Amino acid sequence: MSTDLDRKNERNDAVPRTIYLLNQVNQGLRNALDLRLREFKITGLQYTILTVVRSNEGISSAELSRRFFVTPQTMNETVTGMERRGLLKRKEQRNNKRILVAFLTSTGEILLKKCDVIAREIDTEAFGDMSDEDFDTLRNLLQDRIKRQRAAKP
Amino acid sequence: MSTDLDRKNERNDAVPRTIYLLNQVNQGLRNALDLRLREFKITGLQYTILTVVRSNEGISSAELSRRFFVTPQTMNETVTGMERRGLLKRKEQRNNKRILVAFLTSTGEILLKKCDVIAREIDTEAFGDMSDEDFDTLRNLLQDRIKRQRAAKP
DNA sequence: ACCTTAAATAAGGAACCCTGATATTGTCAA
DNA sequence: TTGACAATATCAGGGTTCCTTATTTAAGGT
Repeated sequence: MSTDLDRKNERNDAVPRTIYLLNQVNQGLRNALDLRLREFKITGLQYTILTVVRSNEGISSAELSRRFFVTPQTMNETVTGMERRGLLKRKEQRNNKRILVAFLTSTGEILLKKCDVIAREIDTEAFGDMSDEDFDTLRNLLQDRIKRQRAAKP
Repeated sequence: MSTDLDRKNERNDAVPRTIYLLNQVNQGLRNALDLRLREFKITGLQYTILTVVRSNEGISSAELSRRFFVTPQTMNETVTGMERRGLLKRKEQRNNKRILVAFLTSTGEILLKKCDVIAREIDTEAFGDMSDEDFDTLRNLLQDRIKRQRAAKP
């Protein structure tokens, strides 16, 4: 007889692995994004950091490092580079001098808007043929995975 | 009145962008994979290349570079490193001496099997709570995106 | 034969990521 | 209150992945 566990096992051996499918789609998209962002001398990662800073004014480098699954040192390096380039500025947080909170500079905002156009085009090229229903389904499934990741972490 | 184009536009401005959701889930998964593969002194990328070589015996470095959206030089560098380490071997293709076809060595096969266990665990941790239906839906949606990428390329 | 294309390779550099170590600041419990 | 601990930022050094540019070799088409 076939048990629940059997089905679970079959599922987790699905070929290609789900992690592989996810990576393939992501690599294709990030590659396209990186290629087109070169025009503005910015990488996909740097653009993404800018968008996160925009929606989370005053976020710290340490908090960014957690969101991007890298060490604080790594994120600090990247953020410092963007600060030197004038895309971000940082200042001490009230009530906690060891934390440096980040904001977009006007240069950063202007560049970000240009990059948004590219990202939108990539999105359209990649998902434009999907039905509204499938599109929502995909987004919801991905959102659920992100929630699960966050819940599993601490 | 609201037109089809309006809806399309709204959709492509969905926040956070779908490309961002995809990247977040992928980064979390690749990070977990990389961490646990360190035990075997291998990166997630190298592991993935091994799996692709296993299911595509005799694939060339140039073909791999297309699958992974990197330049032939970049992939050659990585493959050469894995060859030096004894995970892969390469030899001239019959009828076309300029192409080097890749195979797993026995060392590579043994290591790959160990890594498979890790990848399976990560898959289970990441997707184990999904219903069979949602799981299949996600995989199918991702597969469709991969097909679209391949169709758009040449 | 000649031109083009495809594949591999080498060299140099940029971006991203890590570990280890240090300094500073805030928190909390003895 | 003080002393240990945790969190943040930063510096130093090194590894991997990625790029561009350029060369060599081989296959295919004109």
